[in-house]
Amino acid sequence: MVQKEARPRGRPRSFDPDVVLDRARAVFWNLGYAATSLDDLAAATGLNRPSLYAAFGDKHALYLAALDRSRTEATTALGAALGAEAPLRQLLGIIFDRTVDLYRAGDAGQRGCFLIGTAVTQAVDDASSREMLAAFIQQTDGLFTARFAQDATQLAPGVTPEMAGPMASATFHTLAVRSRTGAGEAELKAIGAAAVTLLCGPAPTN
Amino acid sequence: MVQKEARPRGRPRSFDPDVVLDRARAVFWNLGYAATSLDDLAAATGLNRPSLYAAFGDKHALYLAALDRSRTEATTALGAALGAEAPLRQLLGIIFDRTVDLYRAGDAGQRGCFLIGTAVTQAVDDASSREMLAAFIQQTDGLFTARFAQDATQLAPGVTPEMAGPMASATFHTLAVRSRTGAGEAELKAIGAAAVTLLCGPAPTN
DNA sequence: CTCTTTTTGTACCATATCGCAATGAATCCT
DNA sequence: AGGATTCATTGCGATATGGTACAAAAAGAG
Repeated sequence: MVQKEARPRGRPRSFDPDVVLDRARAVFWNLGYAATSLDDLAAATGLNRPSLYAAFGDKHALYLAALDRSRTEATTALGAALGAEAPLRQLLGIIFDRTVDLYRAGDAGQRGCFLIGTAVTQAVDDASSREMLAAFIQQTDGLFTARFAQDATQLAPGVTPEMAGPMASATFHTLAVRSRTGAGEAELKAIGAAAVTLLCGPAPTN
Repeated sequence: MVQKEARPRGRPRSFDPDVVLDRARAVFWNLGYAATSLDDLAAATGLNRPSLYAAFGDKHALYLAALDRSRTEATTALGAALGAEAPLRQLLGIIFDRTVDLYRAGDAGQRGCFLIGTAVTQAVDDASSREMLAAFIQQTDGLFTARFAQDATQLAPGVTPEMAGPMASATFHTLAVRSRTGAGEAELKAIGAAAVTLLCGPAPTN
């Protein structure tokens, strides 16, 4: 546990910024950045606008913090999953299946990946969101590509790690997009399985 | 040419609804639905709010009309491209290359596919947008799958048309997403080429 | 106990937004 | 020409929005 540093001078916070950021992200996740109002955020987090403002800065900064959290969580989880010792085919199957489960969660409907689902719209007009999204994609490409380079022989014939990495990311992208349309679990998992076949070739029939 | 039907009774319109819809779509395309105001639309189309209102209904109806136009244009173009007599590998290569060129266009920055770039965010909270997006994806899946079924032998070993169709759509999705991050032409076209290799297997080296 | 520091809550402001009513202009029908 | 019909323009109003000023509250420091 982290030992709490000598308590700061004034009145203590009545909320946990981590929890608040999580709840704020949930609202952005459903509605997108532009359609989310400060009132929505205040209602969802239980604290009022000035407190939100003091803790995170303005709405845009709060959104960026939420994006950054998702980016970190996702790339960390992917890195960990890719670190496991297992055949590529099996590894990817597990990763895509879990991704589908994650993307299908959400109280107000399936909402996919937070970055793909909201920052893509934001990206053209908002440089910070664009850069966050670009970094996220570049990182997932890189993680996949590096892992594929370790086991390049397990890729389908003629497929290089540099081809396969971005196409594995592409599978995330299509799953994220399709989730938000309400696509069913079976359909999405079939797409994940199809991606595995394209990347690793047909399953051996021993 | 379409012979203009007996001109309607009152004062004629001073604008072409098709042109207006195009310009309105361009604004939505950059900013997304929620961030676009009626004033933005009025400024971009050159007509004022009541005229917009009379011609298309409210902002939401205008957005849906723009979505539907993009859906129709895209599926029509894809159907035509897939109708050409050519090896699958070549056909897909051309299609993805052209897609990259289209997605990279835009005055205010690269903006990808209108549906993927804006309706995905909208989809969770807005049923009409969600259905439009779902229809679009289902149509592209269907067009690809049907075409692949005609030349299933040209697919990579172990890859069925039912696997390949959605993964070809997935290539659109990732290209659309990446375009909005500002990704370069070479990078995007390489991803298109990688998709072709995954779908059709390695190019024969005669 | 008093002073300082930080957070919280209420109230507020300037502006933007959507949508529409009402008036003026252009065209067709008789 | 006169009336009917449709479109265009100005302007308005009710509300929502992002952001903030200010005073009350909660803690520590001396």
